[in-house]
Amino acid sequence: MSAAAARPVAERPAIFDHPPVDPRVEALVNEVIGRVADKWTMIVLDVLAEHGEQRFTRLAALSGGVSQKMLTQTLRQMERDGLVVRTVHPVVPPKVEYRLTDMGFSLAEAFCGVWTWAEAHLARIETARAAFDAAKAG
Amino acid sequence: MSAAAARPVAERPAIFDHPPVDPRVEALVNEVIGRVADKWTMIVLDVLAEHGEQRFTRLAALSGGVSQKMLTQTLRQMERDGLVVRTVHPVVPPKVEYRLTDMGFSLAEAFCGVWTWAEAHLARIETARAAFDAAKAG
DNA sequence: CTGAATCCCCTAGGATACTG
DNA sequence: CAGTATCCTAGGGGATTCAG
Repeated sequence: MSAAAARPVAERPAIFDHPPVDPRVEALVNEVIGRVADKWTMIVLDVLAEHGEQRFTRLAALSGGVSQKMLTQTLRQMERDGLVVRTVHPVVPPKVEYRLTDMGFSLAEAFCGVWTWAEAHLARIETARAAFDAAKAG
Repeated sequence: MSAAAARPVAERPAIFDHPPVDPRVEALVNEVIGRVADKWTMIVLDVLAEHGEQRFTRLAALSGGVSQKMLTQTLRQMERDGLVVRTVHPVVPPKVEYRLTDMGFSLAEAFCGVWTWAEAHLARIETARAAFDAAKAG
């Protein structure tokens, strides 16, 4: 896994402390992962990748149970990170549309594997959980 | 993106409410994504995929700044979901080792694309943020 | 319609201390 | 060494209201 470069801790005594990596890079990777790997970002990414440019309300409907607060928040972050473009049409009532940038699309592609994995392994996860819980109880 | 099957909202009026999908599947996919896409799960997955079976303390050191509480929690969830195997060696002092299952490995592979993406786009994200913040301020 | 702002609850998650 | 248990706080995130 190529991300090793970001946390190349390599060989060190098993001390329980923070790693020796450039704290700069470390922090940034963590931040990016923490941001980008969040549930709503993934879903918005997926929706926009599949359905193309969408306006706010429609995006909310397509995203299954997101609150408007979280959707706004997520979209702002994604806009700031250069993942989506926000287009305001100066009409009344207001019309605002969101679409993925090239970078956004590339991230959506990167996440594609995770989506397919989740679909493919839902059943096995449920089984594993049941087994684990049973073993724990019995 | 194949996850469409899980949230096939298709064509519906732009009403802001919960989608028409099987709430069962919907909830499960969201749960799995929410669990599996979390930061520490991704990191532990990455570390175990790269360094192979590791014991608790070493795993903590390799994971860069995780608290032992979060690490324990993450490992328990992953064990329950069948992503890792926990092996207790009956010696003193205690020795417990964790390794990925086949399913764990497959998930690690699925996340590989996201890691490489994050690495490759760190600089562009920083630039985008700076630009966004500048525009907002100016 | 889009979204900012406010209120508020609740849990994620850190620090610390204690066991086997 | 590998946890579990406890305490505690910042912030995630829902509901509601207001504005352009």
